[in-house]
Amino acid sequence: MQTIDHDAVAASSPLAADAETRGTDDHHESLRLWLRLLTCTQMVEREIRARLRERFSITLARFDLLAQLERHPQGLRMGELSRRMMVTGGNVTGLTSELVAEGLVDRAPAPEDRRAFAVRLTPKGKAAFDAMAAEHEQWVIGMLAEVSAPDRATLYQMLGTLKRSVSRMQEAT
Amino acid sequence: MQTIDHDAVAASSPLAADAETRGTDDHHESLRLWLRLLTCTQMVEREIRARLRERFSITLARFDLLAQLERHPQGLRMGELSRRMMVTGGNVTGLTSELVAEGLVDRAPAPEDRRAFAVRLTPKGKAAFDAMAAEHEQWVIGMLAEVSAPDRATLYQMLGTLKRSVSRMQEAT
DNA sequence: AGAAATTAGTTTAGTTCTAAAATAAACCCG
DNA sequence: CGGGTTTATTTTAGAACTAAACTAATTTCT
Repeated sequence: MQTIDHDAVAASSPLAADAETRGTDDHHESLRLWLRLLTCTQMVEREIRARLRERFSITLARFDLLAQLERHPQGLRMGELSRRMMVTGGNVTGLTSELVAEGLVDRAPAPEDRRAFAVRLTPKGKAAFDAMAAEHEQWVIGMLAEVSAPDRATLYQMLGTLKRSVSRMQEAT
Repeated sequence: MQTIDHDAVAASSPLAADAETRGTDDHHESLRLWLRLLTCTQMVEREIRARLRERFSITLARFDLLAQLERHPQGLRMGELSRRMMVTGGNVTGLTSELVAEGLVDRAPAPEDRRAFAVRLTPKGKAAFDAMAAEHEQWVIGMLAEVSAPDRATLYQMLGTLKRSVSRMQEAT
């Protein structure tokens, strides 16, 4: 796949930095950081998508859905899946139907709410996911291998701050 | 928009950590880091996409294409755009055609290679982009505001390492 | 209780992107 | 030179996602 990044928008100021724009100059820093973040994510995501497809003929979205269910053996509702996966409800409907058809998940009416469903992994789905997840984790470990363990910890922590920062701005809208 | 993340795959080990898996135990760390990276990027990307649409009726891909051209006033070829934007050539063809139709970019035959084109911003495109870029940058600054400047610098540097790490693994395939 | 509002999920129509095949020009090399 | 290969772009078919409208069940309010 491609490896050239596109840290380009950062150069897009109407004017070059001069004495007057000094104060806001470090702001390009935010832009560059965002573009680098985007590039990193796209690179990893693309690689994982490609490998999931060629190795297991599964899409990232379906894998993600299985991962959510693996973490919640008691079952999740469609809406919960939608929120956690950050995709629309319509998308979850489609993904779930396919996975049900393949026998990997099970969609049972929720006992307490006749509008809702409890979606769970079937034993077959659990087994399939476990096999995929093990390989998937090795891919990720490999891709991040050159980042030292302490740096990974630092990154994790700082991205946590970033996540909260974005959340707060969204609330403020 | 949604704010719940999906750091879920991290819990997907076939077996819980025990004495034997101790050595690889810290690996979940990589998985968690990747999922957090993905969540952060998706949150920012979604927000920017939504704002570009409602504020300027433009997609992120088109904005990105303009950004690439703004950085290269001498013009870029379609293939260059494809590589830098990390999208397929077919996509670039479509995006460029639309932007040409809107008068924002200009696609002229390359003098030295009759197969190729030099794509550039028109003055109108440059003006439109400058206006959008200024606002766009403020959005990004706002979203990252709660990350301190030193932390942003650290993140930038570490993500650079991460990028190289992923690149090297891709080559090794 | 019963109308209005909310919530859960599905459907529909349309957008955006990709992968792979097709086209066409340029390069390479015996 | 001329056949085979590579490179640049476009076309085609289709996958994956979204937004918005819809159906149906639940909750709320008076």
